[in-house]
Amino acid sequence: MLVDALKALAEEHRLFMLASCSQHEVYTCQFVDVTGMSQSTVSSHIKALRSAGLLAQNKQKTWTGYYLNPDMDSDIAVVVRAVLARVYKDPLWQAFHERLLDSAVSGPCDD
Amino acid sequence: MLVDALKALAEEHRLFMLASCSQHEVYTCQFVDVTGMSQSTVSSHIKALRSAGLLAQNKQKTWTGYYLNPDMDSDIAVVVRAVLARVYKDPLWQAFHERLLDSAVSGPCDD
DNA sequence: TTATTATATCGACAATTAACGATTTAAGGA
DNA sequence: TCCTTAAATCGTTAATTGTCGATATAATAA
Repeated sequence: MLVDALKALAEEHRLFMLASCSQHEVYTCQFVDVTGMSQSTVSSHIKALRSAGLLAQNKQKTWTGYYLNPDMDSDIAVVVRAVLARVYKDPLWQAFHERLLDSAVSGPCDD
Repeated sequence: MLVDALKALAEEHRLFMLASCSQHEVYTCQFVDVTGMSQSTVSSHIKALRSAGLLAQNKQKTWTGYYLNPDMDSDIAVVVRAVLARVYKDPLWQAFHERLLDSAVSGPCDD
């Protein structure tokens, strides 16, 4: 549903998280590191993005990677792409994403 | 701000209202007629759409017409167009819009 | 088996939001 | 002037949402 996707998009942390997941797979613990939010809060944001059909998951051993859902409804995908194009230009997101890349240098979390 | 626009879009009544305003100017009282919501509720939805920069207003005598803000931030306009393209396909919105057109046959409200 | 680690879920709380009726403002018309 | 009408604002309430800490689940490692 379009409205559900929009509700999921309408929150700054989720927007940033989705934009990062649209560039490469990201693990929950990376978001915890980078955002400073609690693990449960990060998990619930991910759940919101996933129930809206925006994120897909890749379960590996004990960790889970998230990436942009490739099977997204096509009308909604057009909206999401337009939203992400705007997020990519945001210096705040760029800084966020930089930190995320740093947090991933040694692989998923600190394995 | 993108997030503010998304928050404004993330509600069904507002989506429908915005889609109608994107096709022709609409008056507050028409939305009251068609949605069955109270006048104050309609007014506050309009305010949300206007503060997010999505609607512009055209004050005439005692009534006020609303239409899609032509001066919208261009990145946000891309998002809004993608959202509206999806809304136009929704039979629920189509029915809503039909009723709105009926409510307008004799001009603004019942003048 | 026991410990560790990543993630998910639960329960609580504060903040936000959608909705309403009542009131106020502003413009016309009698 | 006084009445009507359209719209905006105010005050309240119920529902939703973002956040947290604590606990549960699930998988690996010792």
